[in-house]
Amino acid sequence: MTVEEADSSSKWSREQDKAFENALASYPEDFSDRWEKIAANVPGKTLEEIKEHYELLEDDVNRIESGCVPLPPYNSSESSAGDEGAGKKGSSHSGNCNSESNHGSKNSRSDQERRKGIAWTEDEHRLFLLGLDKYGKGDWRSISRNFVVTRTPTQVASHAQKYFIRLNSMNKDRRRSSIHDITSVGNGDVSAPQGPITGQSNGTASGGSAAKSTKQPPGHSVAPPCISVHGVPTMGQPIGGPLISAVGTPVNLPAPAHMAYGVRATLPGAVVPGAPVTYPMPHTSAHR
DNA sequence: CGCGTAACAAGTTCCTTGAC
DNA sequence: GTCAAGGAACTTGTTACGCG
Repeated sequence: MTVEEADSSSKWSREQDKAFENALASYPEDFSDRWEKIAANVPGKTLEEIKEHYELLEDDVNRIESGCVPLPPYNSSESSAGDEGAGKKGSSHSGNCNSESNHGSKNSRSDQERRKGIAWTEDEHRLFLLGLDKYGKGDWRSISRNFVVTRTPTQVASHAQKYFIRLNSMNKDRRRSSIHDITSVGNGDVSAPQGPITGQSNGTASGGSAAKSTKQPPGHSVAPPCISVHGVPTMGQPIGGPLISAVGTPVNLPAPAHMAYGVRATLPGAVVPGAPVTYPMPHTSAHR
């Protein structure tokens, strides 16, 4: 099946997509009545549509695993993080990461000051989500090996910890946007190439910027986010509809033509093209 | 040995206050 | 009314510890 099909049969709104992702994470594969539960959590979608959507997602994962979808040269030492990934804060880190190198060696913190964290890029986070869908919560090792190859299981676990905490506190009053807001790989908007999108650095990617657009130069205008980076437009899909799947997204991979998952679909109501998801709160207090 | 959780530290962002 | 500086708050990544 192709995305076109799914797409034509039913459009997935961003919210539905997100709900789908969340539900997916909430109900593991062995969960009885899993699909019913998920369907119940995704307004406007039938059980069949849900399953169909999942198949698309799974298909992507398989492609990734089978190597059909070349992963970014992350782990090859400095690749992402070191390269562009180090948007700013990560900058200093000697690129390569921790990935595994110095992990085992516990240099006393005094000895080598605490390593600065290397912000997760949106791509990494998406891969993480993919892995989460595939292996489920807990199998960080597999996720690390097969998806987020640039991160060690420990790092993945840590990231997951923050991620879930974030999810659980989703309704807090005012919070800043963060990479964890991306709950679906399909949210496409990878505005910032591979830079650390951790909400902090270049707010461009995350809602943050959106909220405080004032200080931030009209970021997107600069460079068509995805396009330049992923060559998205090519994704071979009629990016006409809302981004489709939760997972199959361009995760910065030269996705095969079939991967119709539009990276960033035309967001109807989207306020900020580059901002993935924003909680329902941003502007509130920020009167200024 | 691997996973989950908590604590710690660093960096970024937002808000408030003061001066011009 | 606008701009700048300072401080507080928040987010995130790493490390350490305990448990199965």
